[in-house]
Amino acid sequence: MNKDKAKEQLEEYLKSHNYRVTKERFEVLNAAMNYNGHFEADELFAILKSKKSKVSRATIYNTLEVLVNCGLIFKHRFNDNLSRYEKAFGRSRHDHLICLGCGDIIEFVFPQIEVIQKDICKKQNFVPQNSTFQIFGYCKKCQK
Amino acid sequence: MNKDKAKEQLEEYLKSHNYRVTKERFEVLNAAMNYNGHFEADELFAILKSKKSKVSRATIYNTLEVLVNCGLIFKHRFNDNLSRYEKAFGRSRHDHLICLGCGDIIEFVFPQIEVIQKDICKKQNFVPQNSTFQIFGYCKKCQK
DNA sequence: CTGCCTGCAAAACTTTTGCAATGCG
DNA sequence: CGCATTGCAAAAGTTTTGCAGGCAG
Repeated sequence: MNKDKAKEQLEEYLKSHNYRVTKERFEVLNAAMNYNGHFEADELFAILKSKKSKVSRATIYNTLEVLVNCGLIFKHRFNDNLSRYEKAFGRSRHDHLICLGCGDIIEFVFPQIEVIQKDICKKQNFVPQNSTFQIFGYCKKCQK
Repeated sequence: MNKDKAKEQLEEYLKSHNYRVTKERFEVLNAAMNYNGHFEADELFAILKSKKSKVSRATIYNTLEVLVNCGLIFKHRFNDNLSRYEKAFGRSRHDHLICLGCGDIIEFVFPQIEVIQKDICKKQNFVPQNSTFQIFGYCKKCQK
């Protein structure tokens, strides 16, 4: 089952970095893996709280960073003043259309983007870690 | 002269939208046009203040939004918790490499990106307003 | 003159930090 | 047991907002 593999991956990552394996970290992982779509830190906090979890905001932020670092979730900064996250486990590269009307985030896959990236980085002698292509505009529903 | 054309463009934009033409807006425009590279809102505020300008933070934010809307500056959200701006006037499309080591922002031009964008938007029936391709990684200096 | 725009200060919001308590290794 | 991690609350930092006064049209 996917969720178990994610758990395994986190545990391995923690151990190999001499970080402690705590139940809080798995609670955050679970909430993140169960979330369908893009979520904010405070959203996870609310969800966990509603499930009577005692995980604090500080731990959420701490753990989200860990999860980003071990590749289990992506972190995005779109147009506004907060970070959005999404499950990365088992997903391949994709990018986003962001609707300025309704705020919807639409994903797309376009393999050529990675080719371009390699090309650019080679030219600039730049070692890429990750990248994002964001297109802002209006989705089908929001065009007048 | 370029600066006069930018001024003209702003004035026209303001009038056509029934916004008022104020000296504060031109002070912000000037500071933005004189800035070489990427700047933050508070940086402009400091610069203006050091020049004995009385423009307030509120007006800076207000005006930066106006300038973005009339195409005189670009607004970017990179990895961190603030907005960065840069002159757009007289510049063509370019994208950014952001160094995770030293924070440098390196620009690059890659015309094919716009072709891809058109392709994607057509497929998704999405009307693009603007877009950004950001590559995070390590620049020449910051590779070990 | 009308009401948009400004400056100031406070508020709002996300994220980070300090500290004592907890519990992993 | 030692110390990384946690919860809580406060702090930090950017951006927004409310309000009284000022100035563009």
